[in-house]
Amino acid sequence: MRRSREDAAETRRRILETASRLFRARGITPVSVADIMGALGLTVGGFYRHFESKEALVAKAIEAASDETRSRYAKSREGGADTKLASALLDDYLSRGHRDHPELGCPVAALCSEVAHESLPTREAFTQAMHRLLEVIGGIVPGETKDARDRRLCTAAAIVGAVVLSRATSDEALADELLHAVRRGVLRDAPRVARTARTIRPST
Amino acid sequence: MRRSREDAAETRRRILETASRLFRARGITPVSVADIMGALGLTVGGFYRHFESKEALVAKAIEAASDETRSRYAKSREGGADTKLASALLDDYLSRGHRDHPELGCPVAALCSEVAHESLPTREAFTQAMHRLLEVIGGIVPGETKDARDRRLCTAAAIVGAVVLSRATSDEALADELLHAVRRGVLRDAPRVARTARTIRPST
DNA sequence: TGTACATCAGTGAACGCGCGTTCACTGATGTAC
DNA sequence: TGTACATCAGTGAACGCGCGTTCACTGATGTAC
Repeated sequence: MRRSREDAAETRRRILETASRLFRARGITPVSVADIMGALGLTVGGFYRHFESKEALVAKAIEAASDETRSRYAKSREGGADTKLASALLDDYLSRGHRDHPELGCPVAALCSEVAHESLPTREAFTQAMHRLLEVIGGIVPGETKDARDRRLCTAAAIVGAVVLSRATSDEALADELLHAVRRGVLRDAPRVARTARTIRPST
Repeated sequence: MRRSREDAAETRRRILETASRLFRARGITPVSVADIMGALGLTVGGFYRHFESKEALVAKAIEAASDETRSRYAKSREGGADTKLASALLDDYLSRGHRDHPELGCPVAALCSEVAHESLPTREAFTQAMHRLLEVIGGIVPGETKDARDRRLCTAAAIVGAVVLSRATSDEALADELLHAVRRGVLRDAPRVARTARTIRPST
């Protein structure tokens, strides 16, 4: 039976939220439309009142996850560069909590290797999520120089790599080591750029 | 009809090689047993003379890919740490060629986010591939100290992250930027550890 | 404000399809004598 | 070395199943008068 417009909008929102979490938790291909609708207590047919296809949903779900992640780190960009701030952001991103709960975490880390095989709209949504992650990292490594940009890209690659590999390995010790090593590595380099690069580092 | 033992061993080898390439190129779930056997001009039924299940194949295919990758970088470990060597290894790993041909490249970069949802044997094979990648990186950042180990882990996370994100994004400029930024970043830090760590760096 | 009707959110069964796996079968290979 | 027979690599059809998507249907919601 028909529901009110508010109900319908709420259903669409819940489909998106659930899909976004299931995709991050279990990957895109292994999650079916029936899985998503079933998790909401709804039947599959209704899905197509809200989205054109599963593929269309995937792009929107990545967008939703990216919004969520950006909001969580939003305050990180308020105060500008700061060692304490950098530490807090990295403590969160490189935490066991983030590693063990991909469904609530960064979609870039959750979906990176799968997304390469997805449709263009999906890869575009993923790219936007990457740009936002780089903005968040701007809270650790600010600046408009080419060197600062380079370091933001390195930091992004390193923290995403650390979380992804930490999730993939069956070696728990290695998983923890990766998170800690990259946390230390970024903290070692980042503030040097933000505040003391010209004084400590010699020529490079 | 029956084939000779040599033929059978060769068929098994070819299944493994083809699977290893198809998984790296398109991911694990999207590649079917029929895809693999079809690529060899064989029919599906025969597959089960060689492997117990698709799942069993996946673990072996990752192992095979890891062997292949280690061989390619084998010479990198012969000469010990060296800036020129580091540069050559990174030139290869962080090249457009590697990014655009995952089927011939590192299985760690190709399968990292998918593997988190696979069976334990698969994750164990993946973990072994990670250990081997760290050994290869030992050619850039050698040493038994905790600091050297940390830097190897950071380097692994960064180069895997760079390749994976470079493949995932639809933004070609960003894709190239990532490879170059991480290449420069690793080269900037690595030789310092390998040869000049104690003289340049102050306390850390 | 009340009524008649169009709209459409969600149902549930069905569609064609590809999946991983099984199995009876084939005939060349390998082995025992 | 030659023969009889067991083995088993590979075939091709079939299995049950879950997939994404479609569709006739339902009845509450929204709208026009």
